[in-house]
Amino acid sequence: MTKTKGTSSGKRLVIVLGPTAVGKTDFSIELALRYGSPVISCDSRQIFKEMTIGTAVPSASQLAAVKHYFIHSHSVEDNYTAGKYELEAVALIERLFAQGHDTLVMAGGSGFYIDAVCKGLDDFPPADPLLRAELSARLRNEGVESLRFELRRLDPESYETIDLANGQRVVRALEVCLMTGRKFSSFKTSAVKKRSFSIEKIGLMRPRDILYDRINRRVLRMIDDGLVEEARSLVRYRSLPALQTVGYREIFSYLDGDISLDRAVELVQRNTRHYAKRQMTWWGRDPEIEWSDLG
RNA sequence: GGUGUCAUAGCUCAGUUGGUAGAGCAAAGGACUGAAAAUCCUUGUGUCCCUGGUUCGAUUCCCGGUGACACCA
Repeated sequence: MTKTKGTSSGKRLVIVLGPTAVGKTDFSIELALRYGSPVISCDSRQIFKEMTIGTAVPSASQLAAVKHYFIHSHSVEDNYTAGKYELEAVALIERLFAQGHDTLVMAGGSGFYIDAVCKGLDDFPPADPLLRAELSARLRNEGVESLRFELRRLDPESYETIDLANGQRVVRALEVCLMTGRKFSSFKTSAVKKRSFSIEKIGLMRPRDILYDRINRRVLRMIDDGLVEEARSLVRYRSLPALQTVGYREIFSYLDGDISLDRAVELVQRNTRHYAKRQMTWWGRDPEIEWSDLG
């Protein structure tokens, strides 16, 4: 916790990150109490007020102990994105620093969102819902090949650099080209935005088998806490991006009668493990993280 | 107790007309610029249950053993 990135303001953002179920919530609350800071959540799903059990938001008493931001602050109908988060989170952080805080605690597991705060996203235009829907339909009906072919014509640079097997990536690149008349690749500078505060990253980790055991048990607890009912109440939103979420999709399949509840639970556990693994990969090469093994 | 079937990757199983083996799942590794709890890519050596026999060579065929299952007593 000694590393800082060159600013002279003396303001410091401490980010607690780590895979799902590792214990970020408890750790960050303790840290926040120590610094007299609120907790700025950086979690792409806990941000939605309609989702509680399946996203493992902090408990009522935890929320009462420390002020939290970006927990239950938006609706699944808002079409929230990493870009909006960057804007809102950075604005909030600057406001809190201006109010006198010297150290602020951020905590969460959404690596892309954390990077958006730390480095900033390039000035790509956000998606146009209609165009997105149209291209997604083409992806479904015609397959990636057709979209790839069009991308090669409109933006050869992106065609060379993005993952052409990844339908979502091809759709996004094409969407930007069509919306703006400019190449998707022309927006990408990969420049790191200068922030007015220094940043420290604390990575929480545990041995793989222990983490997986925590995940498995937490999923069981979610079921006991009423995950099925929560999912049932959200069925009408199931096609929204916010509901493309581990813990909900599998329960929707159960509610559809496609799989048994036991099977759904197994799948939630497995998919959560996969998610944790992806998070570890995301942070694996970040040299700024100071890792702490919670055992 | 008798008869039969089976025993191969962490799991479920395929296969080798005898030349030491491969699928699915699990698992592992990786990518990621407004869907990111999303999306995508890559990765398969294991005493082929054990002992003995036949054979140049046995996981494969044969004898015996052990275990599981089924049926008959």
